[in-house]
Amino acid sequence: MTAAHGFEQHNHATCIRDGLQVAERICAERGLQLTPVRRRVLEYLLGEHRALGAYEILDRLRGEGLGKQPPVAYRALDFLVSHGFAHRVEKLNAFIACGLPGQRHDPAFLICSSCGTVAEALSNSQSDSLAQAAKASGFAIKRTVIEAEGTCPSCTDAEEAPCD
Amino acid sequence: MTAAHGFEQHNHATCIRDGLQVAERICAERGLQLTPVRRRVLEYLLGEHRALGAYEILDRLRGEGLGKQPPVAYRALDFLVSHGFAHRVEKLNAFIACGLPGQRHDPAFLICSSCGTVAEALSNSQSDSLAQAAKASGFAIKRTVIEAEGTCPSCTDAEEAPCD
DNA sequence: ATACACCTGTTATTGTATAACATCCAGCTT
DNA sequence: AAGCTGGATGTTATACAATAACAGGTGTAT
Repeated sequence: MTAAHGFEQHNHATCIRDGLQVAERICAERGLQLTPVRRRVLEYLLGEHRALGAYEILDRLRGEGLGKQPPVAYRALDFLVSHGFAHRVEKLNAFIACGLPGQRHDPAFLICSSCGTVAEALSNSQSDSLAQAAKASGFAIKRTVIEAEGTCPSCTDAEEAPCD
Repeated sequence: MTAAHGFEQHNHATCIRDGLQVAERICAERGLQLTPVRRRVLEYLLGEHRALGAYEILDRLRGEGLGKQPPVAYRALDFLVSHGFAHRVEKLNAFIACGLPGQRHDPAFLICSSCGTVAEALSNSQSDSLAQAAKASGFAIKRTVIEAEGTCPSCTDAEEAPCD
């Protein structure tokens, strides 16, 4: 994976197709059920390089007759997150497809507050100051939340453009 | 500041007294008003090395007749956070007193999921992998969220105790 | 006296999340 | 075949988090 997939130009159709394919393979391997609701929610997430709120997802499910009540969306999201197909972005109380599905890893996110794009990067938890502090105080880390809010390259360029 | 204040044994009374004193001095210097509500909320936060939710704070304010409605608590918290006397812990949707009041810094938190204690450490945003990824992709960071969930030294000891 | 900035009070609403219980179905057991 | 079981889904109700919008109050400066 590149440093922070999401900002570069890319053929977006492959994001969805490949992501779905990988998820199907992994579910088959592990005996997990990628049911219609779960599959559809994963497609929503793969379709955007931004985080979707649970209620935005619920609205889409409603539109397709796949569910009406909040627990439907939250259950699908729980499944996707707990099996490594999606992440929760704490800063946004929202969810995004994982860029490294099925592999246990600590994600880091770069969140553009201008256009809403969220890019996933890999955190190197062991070398970071957080891990240093934990080690120094005898704290055993289970999970890390590493997120940055700021401005992505495109929006920076747009701001700096001489004529607007 | 130590690596992660909050886990060690300490005379807790001084946390509150010193924190309040520093806040008063800073407010005086900067012409900020540490009103009764704001002061009291800061005392609540200083009184615990864990994060308090806005509604838990509101309940306490209600108990003292200092406010009845959510905006009262949120305004006080906004004041404390925006002037560097408290932080928001994104993972918990809750608030904690700042360990380095009045100084602009990027906090990092170690959250014990067993006892709820939250320790503040300093993140070294520049050297961390997040900053590396941002630099590599041309992303300009405005604010970072660095939090770890895990088990604090005391709870680790308790789990490992041979007789329970 | 009045204008302004700032703090507080209140109503109403929106957004996020989960507890608890009912139902359904596929696959296995007896 | 009947029954059990685990996992998935359906539904109601509620709790927790946050803010918009407007009203009122208090101090200071001009």
